[in-house]
Amino acid sequence: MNTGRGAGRGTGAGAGAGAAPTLEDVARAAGVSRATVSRVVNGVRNVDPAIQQVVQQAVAATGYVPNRAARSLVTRRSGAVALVVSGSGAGSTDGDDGQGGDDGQGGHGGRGAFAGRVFQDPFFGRVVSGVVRALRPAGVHPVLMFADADEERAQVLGYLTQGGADGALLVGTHGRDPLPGMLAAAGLPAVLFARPADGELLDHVDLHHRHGGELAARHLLARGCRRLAAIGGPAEVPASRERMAGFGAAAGRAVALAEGDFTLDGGERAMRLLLAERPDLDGVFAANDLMAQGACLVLREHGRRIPEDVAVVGFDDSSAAVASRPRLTTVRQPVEDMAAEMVRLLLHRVDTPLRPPGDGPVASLFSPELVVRDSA
Amino acid sequence: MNTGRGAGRGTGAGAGAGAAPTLEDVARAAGVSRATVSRVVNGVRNVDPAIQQVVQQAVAATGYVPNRAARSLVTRRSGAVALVVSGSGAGSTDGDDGQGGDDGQGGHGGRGAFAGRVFQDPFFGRVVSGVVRALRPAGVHPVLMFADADEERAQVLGYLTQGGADGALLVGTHGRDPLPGMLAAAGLPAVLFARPADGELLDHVDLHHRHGGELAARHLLARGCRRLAAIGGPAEVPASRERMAGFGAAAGRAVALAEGDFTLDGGERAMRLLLAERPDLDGVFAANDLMAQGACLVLREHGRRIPEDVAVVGFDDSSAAVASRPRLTTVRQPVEDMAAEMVRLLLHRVDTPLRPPGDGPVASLFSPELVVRDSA
DNA sequence: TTGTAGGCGTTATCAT
DNA sequence: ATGATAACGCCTACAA
Repeated sequence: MNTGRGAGRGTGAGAGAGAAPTLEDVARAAGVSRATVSRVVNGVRNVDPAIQQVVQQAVAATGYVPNRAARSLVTRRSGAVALVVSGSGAGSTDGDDGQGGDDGQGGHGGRGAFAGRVFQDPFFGRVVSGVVRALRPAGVHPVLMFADADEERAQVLGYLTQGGADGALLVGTHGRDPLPGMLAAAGLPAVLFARPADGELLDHVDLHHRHGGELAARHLLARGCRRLAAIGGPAEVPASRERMAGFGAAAGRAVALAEGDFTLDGGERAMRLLLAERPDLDGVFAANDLMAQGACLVLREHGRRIPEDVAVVGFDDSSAAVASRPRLTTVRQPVEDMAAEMVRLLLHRVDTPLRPPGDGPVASLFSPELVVRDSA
Repeated sequence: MNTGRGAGRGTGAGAGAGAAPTLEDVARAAGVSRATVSRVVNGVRNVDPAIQQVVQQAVAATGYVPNRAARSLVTRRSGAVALVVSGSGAGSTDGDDGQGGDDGQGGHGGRGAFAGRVFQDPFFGRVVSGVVRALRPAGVHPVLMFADADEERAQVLGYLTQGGADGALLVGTHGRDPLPGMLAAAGLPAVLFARPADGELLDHVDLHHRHGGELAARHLLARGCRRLAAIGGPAEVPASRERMAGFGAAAGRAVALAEGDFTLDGGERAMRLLLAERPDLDGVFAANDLMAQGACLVLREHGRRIPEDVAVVGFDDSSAAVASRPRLTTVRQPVEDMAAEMVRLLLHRVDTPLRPPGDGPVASLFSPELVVRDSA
């Protein structure tokens, strides 16, 4: 009966020496066939409880753990998904913060600065956290990838094609990011944290940004502000444009505008401009918290009290909102929930490929919420 | 000759329909054997240049990409490493920040708060960035894992044992984290970002923390500070203790001490205590930037000018150092370089298992550097 | 309910 | 230099 191979290491004890036990070893130890062991290990029904016991003991005794590669080879599932942080240099959906291109930041070379920036973004931290948590119950793990250059995008595609991951979670894509389209074209499962570009059929989650802007405007109006200003993000980021549009519409009056770049420094610069243009302003809305924080610094520098003289509202409810003094009133984006939803959509799509004519992609829209703290 | 399977999809074009082409398909298209195709794909020598051409064309024509699982099965390499963020709840090597347990932070449930905190830690962002960059040229990808509970630690072990990753990069471990020991005991390749607990034989990288503390003290002394205070991290974090020890030794005088928890709020609390105890202090050292930032907020609140009345020095040179006003003078930790070194060590260890009696683990020690900005 | 047997796509060891 | 031919460890019809 012995195949001859592997002289039967009767070790047991589970610890780390020598070759790892295989299904075959367990089967021999339990006196059953590989198929039965496999069934037990994978929790398939139709297994005699008694045999089940025996097998489980054998598994424990041999210290058996299934080989992931072998399993993947036949199931065609890797049990991993790519968590892709995308966006070429500037302008992610929301994320591109990074505290300015200061001295001493991000290593000596400046290469890979993108990765450094995005990972210091409080917004992105929330995404990762939400993704990891949602993935855990499914036993799936995230593989981190950056994609801010053509070569890297190709790498992501290749990785998925090779079966390194079953699908991709895309975050930080700006309007013109080619990656979503590439994935869609290749028929690879992917979910976006943002609205896809027109014509791209992709599952995605998104926030009702416009409504968020409205919330900010109404709050400022309600507390008596009448001379409003707003600091937007990069023009090519749709999310930012919508926030500003909502703000402008709900303000119902002239709003002084300045464009920032989602960084603290950018917020400072924009605030200086606005202050020069309209020294009597009494309410400011920034398209993200980091810029709002920058605005606060400049306002204080100019002797304005917050919120007494000027009220400030941020966006995201990132860690910057509570690190800033005063703590920021801000429009909260339920990032963790959105991330969890991305995971749900992706895992579903992995099992149920999208077949273009007939069924379309699914979208999940979330609502922002005003969080009132001290700045407004 | 045809095995019968897969009626020969002569598609070409590379795009995404149907079953993925295999070595077999390429071999048939090129009129050679699988073995030859494999050799070409893997860049092995001993291949006739002419044949090489033909095969490469066939690869391009069929859109072939190697199947990762199949390859892993035989090579016993996954091409992935686990990037494990470890530490049970409080106190990572350096990282545990998180801006205080404020309202609205980290989702609704509070579960998974650890992941949320650590990922908003500017220190950790630099680690990830460095790791990803160093991994890229090797074609290896990082799988993100958190391990702040027994179950999760077991999961990490299991993942490696199953061959999901070839080794582990451990960051954020505090002195009593059991994970490093578990990995060492199981003979799994692992590298720590920190000094291992006594008796644990593990490759690691670390900073000369004590020297960092000395740099801070000398700088304060040099600029004329004489009434010094210091804010340490959690007592169980060795790195923090060493920083404080170095500071104390180089100060050569009494230093008022307070313990923080590496968070902004913790820094604020500690600073209040110190101010009450020693209102005339003129120099403060904090064991990380976030606490230094908190200290600055409180000092200003109490009317102290920085650095004129009180000089402040932080540690890490994280993004908090430049987000703070004034910008922090701080002790820089070359995190990206250290991360790259971790990768180097791990990749080496994967190819060259540690055999206890005879050769020992390798350690790589880095030097801190003072970065002078505006706070001191 | 359990066992048998074939195949997933690669790499690697042999001859040739 | 190239081509057969075993493994690698697992899942899954299919048969019993």
